[in-house]
Amino acid sequence: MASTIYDIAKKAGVSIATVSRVFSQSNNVSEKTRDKVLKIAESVGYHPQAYAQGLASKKSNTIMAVVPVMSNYFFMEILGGIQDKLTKLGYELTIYNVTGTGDNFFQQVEHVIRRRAAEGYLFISIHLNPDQWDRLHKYPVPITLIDEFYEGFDSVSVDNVQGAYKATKAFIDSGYQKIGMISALASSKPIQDRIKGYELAFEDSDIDFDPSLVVSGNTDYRDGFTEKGGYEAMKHMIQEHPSLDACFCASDIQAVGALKAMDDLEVSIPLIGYDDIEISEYIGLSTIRQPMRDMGAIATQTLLERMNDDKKAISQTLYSPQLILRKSTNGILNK
Amino acid sequence: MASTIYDIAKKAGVSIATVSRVFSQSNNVSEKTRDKVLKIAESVGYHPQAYAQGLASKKSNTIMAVVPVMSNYFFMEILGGIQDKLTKLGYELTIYNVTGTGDNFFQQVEHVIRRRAAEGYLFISIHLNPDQWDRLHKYPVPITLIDEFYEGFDSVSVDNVQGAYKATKAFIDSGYQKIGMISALASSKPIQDRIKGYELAFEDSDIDFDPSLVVSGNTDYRDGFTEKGGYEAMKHMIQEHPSLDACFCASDIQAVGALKAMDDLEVSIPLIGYDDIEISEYIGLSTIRQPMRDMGAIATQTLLERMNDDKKAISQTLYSPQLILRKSTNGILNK
DNA sequence: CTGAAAGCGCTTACAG
DNA sequence: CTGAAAGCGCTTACAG
Repeated sequence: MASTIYDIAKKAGVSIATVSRVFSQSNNVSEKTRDKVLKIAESVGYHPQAYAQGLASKKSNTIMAVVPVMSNYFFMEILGGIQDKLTKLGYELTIYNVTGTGDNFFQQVEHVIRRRAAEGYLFISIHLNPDQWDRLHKYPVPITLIDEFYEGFDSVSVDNVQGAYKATKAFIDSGYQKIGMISALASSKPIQDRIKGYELAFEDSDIDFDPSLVVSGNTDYRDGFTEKGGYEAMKHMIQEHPSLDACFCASDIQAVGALKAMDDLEVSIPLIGYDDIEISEYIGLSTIRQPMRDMGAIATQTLLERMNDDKKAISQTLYSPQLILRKSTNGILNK
Repeated sequence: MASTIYDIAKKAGVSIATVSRVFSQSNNVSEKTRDKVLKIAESVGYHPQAYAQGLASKKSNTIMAVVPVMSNYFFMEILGGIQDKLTKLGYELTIYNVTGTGDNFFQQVEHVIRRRAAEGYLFISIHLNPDQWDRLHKYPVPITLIDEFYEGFDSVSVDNVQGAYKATKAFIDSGYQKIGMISALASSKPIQDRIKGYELAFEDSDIDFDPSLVVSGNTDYRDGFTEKGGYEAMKHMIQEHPSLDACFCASDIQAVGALKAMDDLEVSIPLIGYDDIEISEYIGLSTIRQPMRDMGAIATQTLLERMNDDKKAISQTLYSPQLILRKSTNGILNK
């Protein structure tokens, strides 16, 4: 049923090499021959098969984004930035969702780059330990990290310590003392950094750090970066610390849950989220902005340059996140 | 640098067939041989190459989701459902983002299935005209449609006419008359159906239909299914129709924008959205629920069955959407 | 349980 | 501009 290059060649009375050339945009084909081949190909719905092309040419024209969980606003925005860039450059994007946990997680990551299904890889929020990174280093495959960095890899990330610091310090500078933090999975690297920044702000201000003010909800699903996780955490926090007077939240999506918890419990304290996802502007959520689309675009650019020159100097781009003030901190921080 | 099956075979002192069998989970290999091969493969980081396997076996173990735009909450949820199902079954998911517009859009769709990079395809919100569907029908490729249906294709969709009808009728039954609708790109099929349901509710209640009450914001980006689109539409609507007393919104994400517009203009009328994305519960948005994750899972199931039996009867699953009442219609519709 | 060999559908020097 | 031929790295009857 499905026709091959041989069928087209026979019908057109040319060699398979010629048919191949027509489809590979080679200009070493006469106008006349090209038209004939194209017409026949069109009539039978022929198009070169991806796998055969990939094997023979050793090029797939594909770059692969490797992400730990699907359906996450942060990834969605980054993927949007990647897609915009890639489309312009004629590359195809494949998205690989690593579903494993623990050791299996790394095995999946390693597996996917070994299979050589793409010419280059964008790792989004893939956090590994040094042994694992070193091991990945052995593979002669272009990889650019997003939201992570490690010696020897190109990367594009945001300073999480600084982001959390800015949010917390803003509260402190406005006179707040009892500032909670809604956290998520403790082993998550961005969380560790954000907790570090949060702590640092207290240290710099000579305020004692109270670990019981860092709380998270259930972390089983999406590492706790969910509305529900924020809701649970805020509820818990208010019950344990009725005198809480401000709160920093590890993600905007958790902040959405936290806002509802406050509403349900009829308390109202200033809140700062993290990410600046699109809805934040509309619900008036103050937040620490990460330039997600830009990060996707820059990382893509970096990867393509690496693919063209494997001895280019390693580039590590580190963004400074920005504090955006809106209604959720109104009348307090805004002036 | 990268080793092949030949290298492994030579080092292990076996034939390439044996190495291949070790990796294809065939059990026709002695324990001893398998261990030896695996050890050597591990030491050099060998893994069969996807393209060579795909070509030789004519199987890619991959299914492809074809989506029109990246970064859309509706797709994200559906993809989540697909991913959950697929992971259990050992298939890989590739996501293809159709970026073209107009004729080019269909060409991209056709192109992607011709390349045979996957064993089966899930088309999410891919809306074509009859000629185009018929043309796609010629290809001997398993395809399941999500959020669309067409004669001869397996599909999983939701009754958009009914959804819009339910929302509008609920308003009418509560005594509202001047009910606006926030729409999006007029040529979008779900929008056409939702407008139809909206109209139908008026007809059934013998109320005159006022087309000027159907408004949309800018539709350039994501067909207008954006916070901004909803914001603009609501602002416009309130200005043109100060006596508006309720509003149905074509998506929750637009409703988020609409809520802000109401807030900015200091008006407050009941609002019903569409989709029931995760945040809706937390911001108290009444909505028409589409079972997005379920749709993804069921469609995946359907596709896999089709892949195993190409003469199975066509299945067209049509969900009835459900009205969910929350704070945005409080005290009015809730009892 | 194992190997030799043909084949999957392309690309790409090489020669003309 | 075009063709013959080798090769890409696997899988899979077939035979033993």
